[in-house]
Amino acid sequence: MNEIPPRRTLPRLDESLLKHLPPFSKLERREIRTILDQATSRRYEEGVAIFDEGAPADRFFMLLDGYVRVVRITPTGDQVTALHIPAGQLLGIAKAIGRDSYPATAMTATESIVLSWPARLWDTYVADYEGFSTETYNTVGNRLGEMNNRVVEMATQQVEQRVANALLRLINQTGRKVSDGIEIDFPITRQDLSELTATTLHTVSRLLSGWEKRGLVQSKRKRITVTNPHALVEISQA
Amino acid sequence: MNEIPPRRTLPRLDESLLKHLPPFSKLERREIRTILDQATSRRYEEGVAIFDEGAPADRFFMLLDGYVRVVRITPTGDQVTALHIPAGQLLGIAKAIGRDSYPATAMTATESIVLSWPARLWDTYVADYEGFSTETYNTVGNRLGEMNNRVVEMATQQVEQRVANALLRLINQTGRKVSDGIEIDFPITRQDLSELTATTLHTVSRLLSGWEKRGLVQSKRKRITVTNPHALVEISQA
DNA sequence: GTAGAACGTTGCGCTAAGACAAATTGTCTG
DNA sequence: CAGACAATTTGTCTTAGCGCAACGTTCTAC
Repeated sequence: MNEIPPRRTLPRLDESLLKHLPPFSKLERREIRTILDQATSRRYEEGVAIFDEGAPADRFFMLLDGYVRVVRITPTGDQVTALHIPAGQLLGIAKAIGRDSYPATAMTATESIVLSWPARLWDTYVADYEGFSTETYNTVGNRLGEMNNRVVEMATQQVEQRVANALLRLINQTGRKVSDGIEIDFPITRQDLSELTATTLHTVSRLLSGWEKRGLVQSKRKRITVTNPHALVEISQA
Repeated sequence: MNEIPPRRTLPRLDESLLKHLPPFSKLERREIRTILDQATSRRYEEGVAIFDEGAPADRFFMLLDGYVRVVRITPTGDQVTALHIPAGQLLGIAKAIGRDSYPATAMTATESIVLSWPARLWDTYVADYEGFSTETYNTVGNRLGEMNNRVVEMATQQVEQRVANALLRLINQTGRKVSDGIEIDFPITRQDLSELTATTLHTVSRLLSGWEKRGLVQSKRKRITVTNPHALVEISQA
C-alpha cells in the first residue's frame, strides 16, 4: 500500500541537465562544462541542514533535485520559515549580496541532490559568464518581492487568509498534479505550515479540518492536496 | 518657538558631494561627472509620491537629501510601510532585480532632493562603472535581510516588542542626536508607526504614553525622541 | 507484534490587542 | 482669531486565535 519513494542517486553530471536552468540558460555548453567540473555533488537525506545560519559562507549551492526549506531560529527558539526552494534554484548566495555568513539555515524538506562551489568562484562566474549574475539577481529580487508580500500579508490579513495564501503559494511553486487536485510535492506538517504563516499548529489543524469537511483540501499525514484552489483564492481574499 | 525648517534648495551638483556615497565611492571624479550630467535633479514637498506602485519603472533614483517612506497599499486600502530610506541611497531600482514596474510606492517623509536617471542607463552604469553594481546589490541584500527580520519579528513578537524594535531601527537608521536623546529625524505619526509594526494607531498611542510616563521616550506631535534606548532594547527582547 | 514517538484533532478558557467612541489638543488657513 | 482639520489620548467592549490539555492515529524500531 505504501510506496517506497525511489532513492535518488547522484546523477551523472551532464551539461544538458543544467542547460535549461535559469543561471546557466545563456551559457555555452563548454562554459557549463567548466562550471560543472568545479562543482561538488552531494545527496542529502530529508530533514538535514545544508548550511546553518551564521556559519561562514564558504560555499554556494544549487538545488538539482528535491526541496529545501529556509528557516530562521529566534533567540527564544521559535522557528520561522522564510521560503521553500524548488529544484533549479541557487541557494546560499550570501556572497551575492555582500554577506560573508549565511543569514538563514537551509534544511532539506525531502531527500535532495545539491551541487556546490567554493565561494571564491562566485566573483569569477559573475565576471566571466554572461547572464549568470543577472539571472541570480532576479532570484534575489523575487525573494525580496516574496518577503515584501509576506510582510504585507502578515500585517493586514487574518490567520485564515494567510494559511490559504500559503497553501496557494506552495501549490504554485511546488505543486504536483494528482488525480484529485494539486498536491504539495514534499512532506509538510501542520507545524511547518504554522511556521510559514506565523500561527500555531492547532489553528492550522482546525482550519484544515474545516476545509477538508468543505471539500477544499484533502490531507493525509504530512501530505496536503488542494482539491479546490478557486475556493481557497476566495478565502484568501475575503 | 517653532523653528521654520530651512527650505531646501537644489544643490549645485558637485562630484565631491557624491564621492562618498556607496554607489559612487569607487568611481573616478570624471566618471561621477558623466553620471551627474545625465541626472535630473528635483525637489519634492513632504508627503508626495516620487513613484507609484505598479507604474512602469522608467527611471531610477537617488535620494540626495531628506527621507523617503516606501509603502504598499493592499486591495482593501490598508497601507503597510516596507522601509524608510535615508539620504544617500538608491531607490526605485526595479531594473536591478529584473522588474519593469515599481513594486511599491515611494513617498517623501520630509521635503527631499532627488536625483534620477532614465532606466535605460542602468545597464550602462552596471557595465561601465566598477563597484556600482556590487554596491547596489549590497543595498538590495540589506533590504532583503531587513524584510526577513521583519517577518521573523512579526511572526514571533508581541506588539510592544515590535514597536520598540521599530523605534530602535528608526533611531539607528535615521536618528539625530538632540539634547535629551535621539530624535527620529523626520515627522512621524502614531499612524505611521502602526503601519510599520502591523498594529493600530491606538495601540501605538497607548504604548508611547506608557513609555513617556516611564521616561523612555518623549514625543510631541509628529516628533519622537528616544531618551532611554537601553530600556527599549530590554522591552524589545522581553 | 509491541512500545514509543511523531503527528494530528478537538475542546475550553483566557488575554492581547483590535474596534468603536468620544473628548482633547495642536496646527493651519483665511 | 475663528473655524476646520489633523493628530493624539483615553475609556470600554469584543473577539480572534493562542495556550493548555487530553486524546486519537500513524509510523518506526526492535
